[in-house]
Amino acid sequence: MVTVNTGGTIMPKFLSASPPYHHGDLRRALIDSALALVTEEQDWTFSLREVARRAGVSHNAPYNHFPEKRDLLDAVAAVGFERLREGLLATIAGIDDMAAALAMSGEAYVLLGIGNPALYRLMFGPALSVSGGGAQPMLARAAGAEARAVLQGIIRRGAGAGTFAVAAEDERAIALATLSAWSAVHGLTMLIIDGVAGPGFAVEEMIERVIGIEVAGLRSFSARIRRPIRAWRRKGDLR
Amino acid sequence: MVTVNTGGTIMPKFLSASPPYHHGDLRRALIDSALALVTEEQDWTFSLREVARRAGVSHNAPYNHFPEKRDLLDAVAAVGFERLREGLLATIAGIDDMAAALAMSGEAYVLLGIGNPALYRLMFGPALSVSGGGAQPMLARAAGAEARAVLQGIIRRGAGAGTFAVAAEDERAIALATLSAWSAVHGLTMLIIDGVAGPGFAVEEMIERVIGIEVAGLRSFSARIRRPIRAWRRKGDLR
DNA sequence: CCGCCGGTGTTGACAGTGACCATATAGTGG
DNA sequence: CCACTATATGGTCACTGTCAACACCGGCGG
Repeated sequence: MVTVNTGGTIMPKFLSASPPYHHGDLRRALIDSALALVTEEQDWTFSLREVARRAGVSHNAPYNHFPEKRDLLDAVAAVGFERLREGLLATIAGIDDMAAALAMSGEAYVLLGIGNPALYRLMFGPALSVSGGGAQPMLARAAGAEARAVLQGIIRRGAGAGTFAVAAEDERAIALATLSAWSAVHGLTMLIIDGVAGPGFAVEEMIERVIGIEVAGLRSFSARIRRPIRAWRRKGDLR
Repeated sequence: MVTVNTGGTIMPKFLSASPPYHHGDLRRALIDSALALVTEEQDWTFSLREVARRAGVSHNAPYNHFPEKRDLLDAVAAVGFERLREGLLATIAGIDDMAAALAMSGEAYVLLGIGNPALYRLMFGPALSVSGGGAQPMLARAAGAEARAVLQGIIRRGAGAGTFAVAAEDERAIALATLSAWSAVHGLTMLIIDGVAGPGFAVEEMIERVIGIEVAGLRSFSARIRRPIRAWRRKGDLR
């Protein structure tokens, strides 16, 4: 469990990555300020100096806690993933039918995402994450894995109960089914945020239909229907 | 059909948005340079001055063709969508089974996307596109709609042939089914680009499974299986 | 044929930025 | 009590996006 902890209260020193000296807890103050800026301006092109200004410190103070601006954004993204995870967990609490849980959590996922578009965008790729040469967004990566685990848990339980056409003991199959569900909700969220989904459809309508098709696919998907793309291919390989 | 036209040859003057005067065709040269920079650096934080340098003009020349840097990026994104559209069309040419066409085009979509991650990212949201206050990325938006139309055509034909469980005469249902397919491939592409899909899975494996589930969902989805999220909901609304 | 004119490219300038350096300060361990 | 080190500060640099004023040049009306 990754703890970025942007909550309001002061934590015990031994839990804080960098104990408060002069400012109190500048690291958290910076994350809070940056998060507020992302939310207000719906953008993360604000300057690091602006963040410092908001936190009431000099323009160079942030560099004591974050080597680069990228690292601060990474921490903000991690907070976003933690909130997402908590939202998902709260939504599925007490639901036993895993198809229902998947549908509900999927809806919550999309609603949480479009509730703060810039933050959601920031969570995925403060830069070209994967092969970005230098430092990677480790915090966001870890927090994202935690959020993903919620979805994976639903799929796993649903596989065990026979709700989804996935072999319960095959962890790879479960991971792939999770990827499928995540792709659906992530893609839908992004398309809505980008304003290319619809227009002319209510958000609820789009969510319901996309998730409905996804659940139907997970239920019916099996060796019976599954036909590799390979079998459909007629000409040579692409490219 | 939107024509951004970054092809190499010189076009007749009456087709060019801004006929060549001093430079030849600076507008296209700028787009080409920017596209090359996006591809090389896998990032679009390069400076407008760098683009101008590459095109061999002064640092302010670009402003005669693009009011802001954002507008140049918009044009680059539009080129990306045109390439995507052409790739999809080439892939499905001659395929009659619309399930196969959807699977093949979906595979091509993802491969094209991850083939140039930064460009794909740029295509969706040079900034927070929709409510970004000022000017919108009109070129990319239009070109994106053209690419989307390819997918929609597949769904429509498949609905007509009874391949997909969608009423062929219901354009809204077709649009929503298209949204579902688009969400799946878009989401998968983004997750792979971000490096959060997998790891431990081959790209082909992920594509095959995600698209397989999507196709299965589109085939089986119907009033029989479709159960509104509303019906699953027990507690009050989210949030 | 000429001179004007507007689209095109250039030079110069400005405020603001990310990142580095040396320096000051304030808790902490010895 | 004192050094030590993490923390914060001010100064600086190259660079950026954008604006304004100026130079170029090809097509147009006369």
